[in-house]
Amino acid sequence: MTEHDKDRGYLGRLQDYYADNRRIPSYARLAELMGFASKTASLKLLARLESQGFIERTPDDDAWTPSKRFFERPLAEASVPAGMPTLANDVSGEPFFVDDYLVRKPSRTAMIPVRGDSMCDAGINDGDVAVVERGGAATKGDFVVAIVDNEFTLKELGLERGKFILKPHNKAYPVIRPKGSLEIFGVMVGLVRRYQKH
Amino acid sequence: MTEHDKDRGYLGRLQDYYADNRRIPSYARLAELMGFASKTASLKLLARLESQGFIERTPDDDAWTPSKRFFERPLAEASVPAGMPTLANDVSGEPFFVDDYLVRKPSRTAMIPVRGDSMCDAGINDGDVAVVERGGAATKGDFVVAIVDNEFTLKELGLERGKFILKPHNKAYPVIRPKGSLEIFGVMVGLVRRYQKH
DNA sequence: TTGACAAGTGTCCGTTCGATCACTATAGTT
DNA sequence: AACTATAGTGATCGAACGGACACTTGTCAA
Repeated sequence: MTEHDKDRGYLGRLQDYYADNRRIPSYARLAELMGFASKTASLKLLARLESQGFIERTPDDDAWTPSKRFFERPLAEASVPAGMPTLANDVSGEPFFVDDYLVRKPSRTAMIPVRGDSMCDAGINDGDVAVVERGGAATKGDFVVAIVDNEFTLKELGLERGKFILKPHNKAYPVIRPKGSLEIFGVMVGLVRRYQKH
Repeated sequence: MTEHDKDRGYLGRLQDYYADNRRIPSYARLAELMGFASKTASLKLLARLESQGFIERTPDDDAWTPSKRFFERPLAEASVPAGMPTLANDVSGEPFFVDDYLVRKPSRTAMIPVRGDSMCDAGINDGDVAVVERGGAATKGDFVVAIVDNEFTLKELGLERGKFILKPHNKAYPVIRPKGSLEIFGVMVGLVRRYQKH
């Protein structure tokens, strides 16, 4: 509750260590880092940091892992010129790994370039890259990558009289009503676009 | 050297585990994950993955940590070969790193959430995340994040009678003609969108 | 058929880890 | 001054860990 000032210093050193090793150290090494003579001091420090929301346990309860607050930066964010509007102060300082943001099941995720403008009304342009997760259940309303005539097609999955259809998001294109079964490669879970070519 | 196919499967499961736990598991837990009956199998598997460049040791040599290749995603080839559109996750040509694809200068790159629909005709929707590079020179035609009335605004940078203007990509919005100087935060170099919420 | 190599098993050992306990030192309250 | 809460010490213990070794199994090329 007191949030001792000392803990701020400890947290700083822990953040530095994490930046290098991407890992919360063991109690012994943490004591070494902080200058503690006893591992118990490390134990209690981490318990304090947890109650303050800086770290948390792994889902498997095997180890410590940083939580959102761990990546907060002190308000002086990157020498902001006066009159600066509220930057994305909600996310400020947190390292933003795009990959992590988009990919939840790495082993089932594929990147598929988008060609054509059949989905441009949904904000999906030619040249974009779709993040597609395979194996999941696709439901009505999802954007899916289907296999039609041996080609990938990105469309919205719709339902019409109990049958699946593929709806483009561009009035110039027709709705696709597969005759037989519809083979769905995966569900679109994200999108990546690059503006200035390298 | 052989790069057994099995290792691909193992790697996939390890990647999934890492996505959840942000941690390479211990040998025992890894064996449990993979179905090994012996820790030594885990040991050798990680050694193989290291030699293939997927993981490496921590600077302190305390633990395993993923290296760059660990985050490469399969990229489907633009032209899908006839027959079955292969998983493409095998030897799908070039590896695809999401972060590398979007971020060229990490220290000068910020991720800014997009609000509103003033750019929806350019395929930029509410809730998207803009990848913005600061410090670069902005030229006519670029999408820029400008500061107007102490707020971030994402617009196309235009020129009109020698003065900069900000053009929305939505007919419902007016062109912005700054009276004084125009403060530009950065140039939009990419876009990230997520479809299914966590 | 044989031989070589690599994946995987089973077992062992010294070390480190996390957790717990009793104790000390320091600062703030009343 | 006495009380109290808390950062930090020091020692102990069982469990888990990493690392090593000999062994078995399967695959592929000579």
